[in-house]
Amino acid sequence: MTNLTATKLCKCLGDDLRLSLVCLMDVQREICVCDLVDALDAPQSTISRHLAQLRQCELVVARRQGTWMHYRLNPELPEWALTVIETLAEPARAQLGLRTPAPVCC
Amino acid sequence: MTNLTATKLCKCLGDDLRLSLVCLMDVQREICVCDLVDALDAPQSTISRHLAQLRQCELVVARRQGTWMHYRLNPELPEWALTVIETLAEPARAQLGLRTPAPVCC
DNA sequence: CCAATATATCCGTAATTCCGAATATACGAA
DNA sequence: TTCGTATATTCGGAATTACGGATATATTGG
Repeated sequence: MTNLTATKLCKCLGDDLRLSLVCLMDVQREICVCDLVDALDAPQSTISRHLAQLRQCELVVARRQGTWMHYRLNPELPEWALTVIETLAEPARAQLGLRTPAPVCC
Repeated sequence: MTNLTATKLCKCLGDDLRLSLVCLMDVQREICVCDLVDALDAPQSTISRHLAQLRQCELVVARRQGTWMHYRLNPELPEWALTVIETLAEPARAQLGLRTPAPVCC
């Protein structure tokens, strides 16, 4: 269980970049930062900052493997949060023009 | 069909007051502004401003009846948007401490 | 220890969002 | 008309959030 609230979840998802990050983690079970930077072209510091925010809201968790960090949706996400994410995934992909990225690194 | 995007929906719902408004419209099929002002104690101008934002995103529609305005969820909302709202309704009510209001006016 | 790579954090600035009192508008009744 | 009620909009300032270059940290390999 997390202490995620409905408002916090929506705030997290209410930004193109963060929504993209979450969508990418929803398809790829686990994805590392370099692939995220590669997929969404935005400066690395920007991506990292948004990831930190998602971590802080407990929407995602990170696992270190050597120098790489692998991110994925928090497996302890409450049902409703997961439902929201899955429901938004498709329209979001269309809206954001997300290509499902072939893993580059790792 | 609306031109609502996933990001826009989440931005709308990512605010305590707006989320409350949407939740109230989700239970009560239709609700007028005075009841909303009564239920969520916030200045009338604040409520009206947030309602305008919800209208502009096409999340809700308004119907005038005399001096009163009745708001309800936009019946043309895409499936996914409605699913998100219904999914969030319960956790949101808990989080926000929403009492289901007895209609006061009208 | 040093260099290289991957990622995170800092920090000053720009942009966005939010607030609520004041004011405007819309409507019904007299 | 004019008044009263309901709601909307305006507007200036406060607060929050976003940005990204520069820098710090962590880890591996040599």
